[in-house]
Amino acid sequence: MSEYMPSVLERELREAGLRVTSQRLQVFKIVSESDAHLSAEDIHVLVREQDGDASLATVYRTLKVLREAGLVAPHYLGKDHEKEHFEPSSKPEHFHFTCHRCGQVFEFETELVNALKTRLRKDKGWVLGHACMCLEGLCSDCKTMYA
Amino acid sequence: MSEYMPSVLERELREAGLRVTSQRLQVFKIVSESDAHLSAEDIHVLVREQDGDASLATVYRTLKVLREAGLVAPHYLGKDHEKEHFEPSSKPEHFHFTCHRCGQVFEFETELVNALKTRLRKDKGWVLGHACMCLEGLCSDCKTMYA
DNA sequence: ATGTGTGCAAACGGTTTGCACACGG
DNA sequence: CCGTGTGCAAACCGTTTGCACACAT
Repeated sequence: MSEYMPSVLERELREAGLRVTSQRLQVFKIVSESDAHLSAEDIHVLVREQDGDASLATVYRTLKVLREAGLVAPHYLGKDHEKEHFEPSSKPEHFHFTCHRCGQVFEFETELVNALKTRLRKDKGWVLGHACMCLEGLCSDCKTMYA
Repeated sequence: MSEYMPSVLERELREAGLRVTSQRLQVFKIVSESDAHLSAEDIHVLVREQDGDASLATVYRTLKVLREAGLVAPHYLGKDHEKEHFEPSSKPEHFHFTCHRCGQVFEFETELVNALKTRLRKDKGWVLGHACMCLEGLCSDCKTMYA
């Protein structure tokens, strides 16, 4: 559960040159400890449940600052690209698959995206940065229930 | 330019079971004839420039209906996933690369996404549907200007 | 003490919707 | 004529921002 001691997160914030506030610590802690893909709203709800006092605006401001410091990373899931979802950026590169039916989000890794980047660099001369890839469909459980 | 006669588009709408109105024809024509990646706003502007009378709300409603009929397809570009951009769905599967610096959008095709889908189907048992992939970075022109 | 973070509420941009009217079939 | 499409304005949702106050350094 609490593999991240407050002091560890606190140090990470300090090292990133950020001021440490209870709100920032709590938002960072929630994102760091969660296995889910939390939206700003989700985080705000969790903050309140844990008796925190960060407003929704502060959650957004904190996420912006943490993102710029490279501590958390936003992702888009499935076809629904309306909201951003956050994960600690310490996670290795991975992508997301969303099941249409049960809504579950699965993570997977692949080297094919890097292969694609390499090829495009050679063929087109582009410098490739961030790659966003979201897949959707039916997970194995839902597939059988549908058939 | 006008490789799509009004009557062809009209027939496509009819075959999709849609009522034909001047607004629908014009929106469909604009998306079909454009090589760009038009947002709803872009389309609305073009409608007015061509003396059409579709309101922005109607553009949105029309895009929804055309999408459901499988006549146009929405895409997300670059990291900016806030807006949808539309293309005729008759175009073969392709993906987009956006240059950070000049903002230009480049299209490319690749079989690697299908390879990935096949692998995930085998490894995870998922049924893969639509794949969204947007790349970003520097195009070859901007790369050299930066260096 | 100074400058940065915060809460609140209002603004924002892209999109959707309720309503009364217009028009396609 | 009936049912669906339309314009308008208001609502919506996720996100940002202006302001006065609170707090970290």
